[in-house]
Amino acid sequence: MAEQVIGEVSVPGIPSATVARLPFYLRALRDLVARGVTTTSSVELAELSGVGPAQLRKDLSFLGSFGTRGVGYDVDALAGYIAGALGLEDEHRIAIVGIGNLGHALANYSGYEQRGFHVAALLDASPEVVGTRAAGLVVEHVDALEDVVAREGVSIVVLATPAAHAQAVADRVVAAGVKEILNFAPRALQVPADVDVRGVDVGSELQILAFHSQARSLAAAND
Amino acid sequence: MAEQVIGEVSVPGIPSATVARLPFYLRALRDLVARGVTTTSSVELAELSGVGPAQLRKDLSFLGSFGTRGVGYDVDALAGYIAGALGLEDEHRIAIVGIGNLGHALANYSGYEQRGFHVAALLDASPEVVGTRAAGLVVEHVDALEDVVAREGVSIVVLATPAAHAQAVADRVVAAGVKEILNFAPRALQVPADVDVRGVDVGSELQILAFHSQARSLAAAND
DNA sequence: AACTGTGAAAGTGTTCACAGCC
DNA sequence: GGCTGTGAACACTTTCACAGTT
Repeated sequence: MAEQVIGEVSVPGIPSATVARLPFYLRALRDLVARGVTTTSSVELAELSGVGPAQLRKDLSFLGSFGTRGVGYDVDALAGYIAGALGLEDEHRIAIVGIGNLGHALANYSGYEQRGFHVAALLDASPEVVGTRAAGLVVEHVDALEDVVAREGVSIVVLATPAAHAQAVADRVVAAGVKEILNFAPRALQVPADVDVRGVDVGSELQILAFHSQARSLAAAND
Repeated sequence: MAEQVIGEVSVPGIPSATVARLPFYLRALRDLVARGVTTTSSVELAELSGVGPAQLRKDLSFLGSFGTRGVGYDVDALAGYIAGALGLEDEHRIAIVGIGNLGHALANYSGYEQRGFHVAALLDASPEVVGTRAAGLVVEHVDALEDVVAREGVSIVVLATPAAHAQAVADRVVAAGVKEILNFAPRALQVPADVDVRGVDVGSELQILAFHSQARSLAAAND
């Protein structure tokens, strides 16, 4: 395990499984803050986050040492450390491409600002949608993607286009210099190795649940 | 590795990492079908699915042996085997709870039927929403949840309620006998061990991307 | 010659259990 | 006494490399 800075951003050497759980911890901590709780333990925080206490402690140990033995963690301070580790200090500017049903819902999702994100632009290819307003923004034409990315300083693009257009849009997004993509289109995107893509696919999630549902029935039948 | 049936549902002994990728393979195979391709290789299918060829072959080996050495895989047949393994043979009936922006988008998501799912009911707590129509269904009151689950034979519930209500709704969903939940509310749900929950949280995904974005900047600064 | 299927190796991730500190 | 932080054990996943088959 490489470098470790205390309190400030640490960075390399944080396992990606740990990174994927930090948002859960942060969410739980912010709930505790909202409820006025000032101190917590690995058992309580783990329960709220849906993981085991050992896992939580191990995860935090990759970021540094934030608790007090025999006592627990300061809720506010720990939330700050995790937010720092996630890079939520600086604001991240987002563009959403594809303002259909889902894009609309994503645009109106509240809680971006609170989490350090700012929706800076909405883009669509359809003349019927371009020019309409959503979430306080005027939808621009996707042809202007490169300009919009530069003008707004977009660092993350959310793709909510139809599957058929997703790859073509992704290519342009990458060409425009964006390195972080959140893809809602049901397609595996082909991108250079230095670009991060995270995919969210409702259909896939349902299919995984269907598998477990079936496994359950079969197990029951074998009695 | 335990039991293995060929072509028919196999079941236990399939690693969950493999199960989570089967939907990608199925998606890619259906694209190939649509394009009229009848035979494929592990290299091609892996590329379309966004994984490595060795991983694909290993994954398929848990389900059985479906290819021909020196030749490749029959696209149609393989799609059928995977669909069978995922339990998409029988139709899964879904209820969506929380018909706000996101619930609306989820209700209108096309492609449920094609993937073996049927949206059987929409539920909401708000009097303003109950009684309205969406996706060809009349929104019912969430108080009738238990009745609706029984009446419609719901096996999967999609939760798109505000975070504050998610746990209470989940408790009732579980009490009604549903074992599979897809949770879009930004909350870790507390459920019995025999209930499967999969969570999708846009905020968390963005935070993970933000982390990578920051890691990139820091790496660049260290030169 | 081409491409699958799979043991074995390497790599990651999780859990345990306890030493260390308050 | 209570709770964190962590090496060491264990479990799971991925990748490699090649034997087996058409």
